[in-house]
Amino acid sequence: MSWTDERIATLKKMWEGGSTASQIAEELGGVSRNAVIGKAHRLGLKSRPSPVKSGEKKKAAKPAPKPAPKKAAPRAAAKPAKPAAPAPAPKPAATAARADATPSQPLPNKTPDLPKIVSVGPGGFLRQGPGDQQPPIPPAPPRRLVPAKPDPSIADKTSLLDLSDKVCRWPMGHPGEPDFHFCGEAVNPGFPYCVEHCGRAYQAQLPRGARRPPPPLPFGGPRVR
DNA sequence: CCCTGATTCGC
DNA sequence: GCGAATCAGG
Repeated sequence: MSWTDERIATLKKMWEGGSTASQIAEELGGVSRNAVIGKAHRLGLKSRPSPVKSGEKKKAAKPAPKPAPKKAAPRAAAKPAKPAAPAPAPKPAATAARADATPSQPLPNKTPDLPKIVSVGPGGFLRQGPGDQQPPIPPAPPRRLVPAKPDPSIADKTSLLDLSDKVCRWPMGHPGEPDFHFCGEAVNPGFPYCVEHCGRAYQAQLPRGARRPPPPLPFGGPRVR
């Protein structure tokens, strides 16, 4: 299976949308989870909330414990030299695509300048000693007061950002198209799709059981809708 | 054990 | 460039 433009687009969208590599692989069909991850990295997409990447870990070469009763041609590579620099580098790791105004009060009270926000904790004192600077500006309160959809063109569409495990994630249209969206119906519990689309996706299968052959592929497939 | 993403490296 | 094998953390 080759990575067509569409499939790449889907990969990107879903990856950025928070879908797991496994889910993406399932939706794309014909590719493995590893393929998706590998491609994602090749595309420059990076680690999103990855469970297994809290910090940099030293990669110690593994001596020999390799049962490897797998296929053939086991990977044999010794890479001892890997002096990873400490590199503290605190990563914000926040894809700040959201511009949160977050007015402290609903009143149209507008203060043009941005004063230092002295946040006084419940304790009633601000913690700022001599050696206690605060280079980082206090980030805006992570409040979302206006979740409304500004764009009416997608008002009734379920975009990728609207995806959750509660709504049907069956793709409508094709990625890249302006009106590409997702079904958005309530899911059939345990499935990524609503009941109707479950019927399309699964002949008769369990949510997480054994699934080997690619079921009808929603994404790369023909334009069936 | 299951899952996750990251990385390596032969192809 | 691709992806299986492997690794490593939750």
